[in-house]
Amino acid sequence: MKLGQATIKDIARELNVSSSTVSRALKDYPGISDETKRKVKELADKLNYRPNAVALSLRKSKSFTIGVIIPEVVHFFFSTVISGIEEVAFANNYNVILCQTNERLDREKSSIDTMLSNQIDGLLVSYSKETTDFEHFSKLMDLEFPIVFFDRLPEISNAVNVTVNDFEGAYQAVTHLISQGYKKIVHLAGPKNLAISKKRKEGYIQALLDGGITPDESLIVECAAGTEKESFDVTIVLFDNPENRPDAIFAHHDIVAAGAMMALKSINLRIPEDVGLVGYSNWQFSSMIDPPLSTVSQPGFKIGETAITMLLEMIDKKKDYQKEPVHVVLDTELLIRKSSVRL
Amino acid sequence: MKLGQATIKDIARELNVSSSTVSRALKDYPGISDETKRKVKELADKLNYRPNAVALSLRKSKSFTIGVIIPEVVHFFFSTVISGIEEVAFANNYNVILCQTNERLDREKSSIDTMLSNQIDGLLVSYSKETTDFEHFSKLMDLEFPIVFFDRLPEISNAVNVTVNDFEGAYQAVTHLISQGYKKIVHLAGPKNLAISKKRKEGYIQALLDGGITPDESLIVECAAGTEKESFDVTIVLFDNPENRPDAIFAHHDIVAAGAMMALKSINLRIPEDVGLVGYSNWQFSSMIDPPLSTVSQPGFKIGETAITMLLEMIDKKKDYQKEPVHVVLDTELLIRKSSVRL
DNA sequence: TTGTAAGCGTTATCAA
DNA sequence: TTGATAACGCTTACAA
Repeated sequence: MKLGQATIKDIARELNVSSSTVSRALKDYPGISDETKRKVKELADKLNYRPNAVALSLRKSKSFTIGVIIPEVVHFFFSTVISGIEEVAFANNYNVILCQTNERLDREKSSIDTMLSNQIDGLLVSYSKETTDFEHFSKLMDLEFPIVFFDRLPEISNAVNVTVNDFEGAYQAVTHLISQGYKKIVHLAGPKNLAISKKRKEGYIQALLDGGITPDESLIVECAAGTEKESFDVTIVLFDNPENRPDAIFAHHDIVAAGAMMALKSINLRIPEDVGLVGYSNWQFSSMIDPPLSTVSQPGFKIGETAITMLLEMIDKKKDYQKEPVHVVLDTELLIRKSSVRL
Repeated sequence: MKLGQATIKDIARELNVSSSTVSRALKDYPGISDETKRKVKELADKLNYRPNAVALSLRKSKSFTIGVIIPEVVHFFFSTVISGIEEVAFANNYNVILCQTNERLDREKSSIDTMLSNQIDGLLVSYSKETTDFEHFSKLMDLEFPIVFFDRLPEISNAVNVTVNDFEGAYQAVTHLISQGYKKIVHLAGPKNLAISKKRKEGYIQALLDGGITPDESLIVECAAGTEKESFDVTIVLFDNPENRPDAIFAHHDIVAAGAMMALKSINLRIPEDVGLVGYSNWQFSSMIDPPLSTVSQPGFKIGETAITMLLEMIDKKKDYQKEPVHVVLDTELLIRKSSVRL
């Protein structure tokens, strides 16, 4: 920094009073003469005095800063969550330090380390795909450091979580496909170690069972990378043999669905006539592609808002969620568009 | 914070040495016996010592934190830029504080204020649509506070800027439309006060002139909000009269183009046969819609990387760009897809 | 090779 | 009503 920011001392010197007097005057402490208050405030204004948050942070052991750990910013869903976080943070005078892990565990760990040394007051986490051991989080939680997990559920018993109802979202999506007469429904699943993937898969299976269809393991294919290309290739293989082809796909997110859509088009299968398709997450493009993609929408903004609101309560000690652990589950919404409607 | 983090003092006390010795040992200063170093480091490890960045920041007047001001996180382009920023910041051990303005000037100002009181070392800015007066920035620059502007060019003479070549991007897009035989080309323009909007409009006009077409003001319509709905409505009006209809659209970004596409479809105009369409920014959905949208791709990640790299150089005093102001202009790339090819 | 002390900007405590 | 002092955690002259 340069800026030669004016400090309390500068004001004190100029006014021939002590820094404590200035400090008090600035915050309208009782026991300071109106005259002094006026002079101090005037000069502060004139010098464009701005309290040094770093000094305050050191003094008070509180930084008004929270850290956010996120896999990738360039994900429509996550950017929505960040947006929700940012709004509430701003409204409560908190700063947000952002770190993206690019789905890497080492980066997750080192980001947490720098954030901690920057004395963040709490942490909002959606952990990386590589994370299977949660000790770096649970260690902190044992020391009562406030953490709220969102979207991705950690395997930590007393964790505070905000997620969407992935089971229900998947269940509704697949039930909808069944109601449209699709019978052989593929699930392009997410990485095994993510709880969200498991939940969606369970929802898929339960919907099949409830719809009188026997689940078939060979119709569940993991698309771990989550790229268009990956699901394109997977889809081509699945639909290669014209005999006994699947007639629908439930993809674990919209990018995966988009890859599948391209693959289907490339082998001249019509959507939704020949194959029904439902994605997940309601990416921005989903309503714009052709045919518009049915999808399960997640309330990203609200997830962000909810997570940080709970975190701030923990920081302010209003609630001790870790003692009575809470798992907030927000509802998804099935958006039925053309890609899955053939009746 | 809680965490009861171990401090240098704790280590010193336990080892019966002074804190300065511990401090020196930790950083391998010369003149500390190997024996002491070993003991100190061992204990530091054991206590899981983590330097307090806040104390350091206060002591050194340097926070290793940079602020990022951005209109909206939920913009594919901006999230790409953030990603680039984040990468370089992480590699250089800098933290990133993020503030989104939601295109509001008051929020821009107050965000800068809190960031400054948090002693950020520099600022990366893409200012809001409401910003027409740049004094809150130039004041800081006069005090030699490092700022790099990206994407949106401020009206400040000695500003350091990183943008893309919007004139050229627009010029190429429109020239391409002309080469495809389109003659009556609409421009759905951006907000007037943004330099990027002006540049794109100028590129559009120059391309027309160079293509032997006389620009027609009535074919330039401002879509300030940039929403699908807005451009949908505008497009309907423009193409309402079957006689002497326009035959192409150059939109100032892809969302606007997508709205126009829907409008054209809704009145049964075929793309690209009847109407050619080119957007701007290469949003993630652009290649997935039908027909795939031709667009001008901006190197968002690279913009972020470049901007922060320059900022770090300014902070480290390696370069004083403000003395020899620099405007880095990165090249766009015209992505020709189906929506604009009819030959 | 190590220790002492001052200082970064602020506030809380105690004293005047 | 105000001031002096110590402290938050760390670094760095200067002294020993």
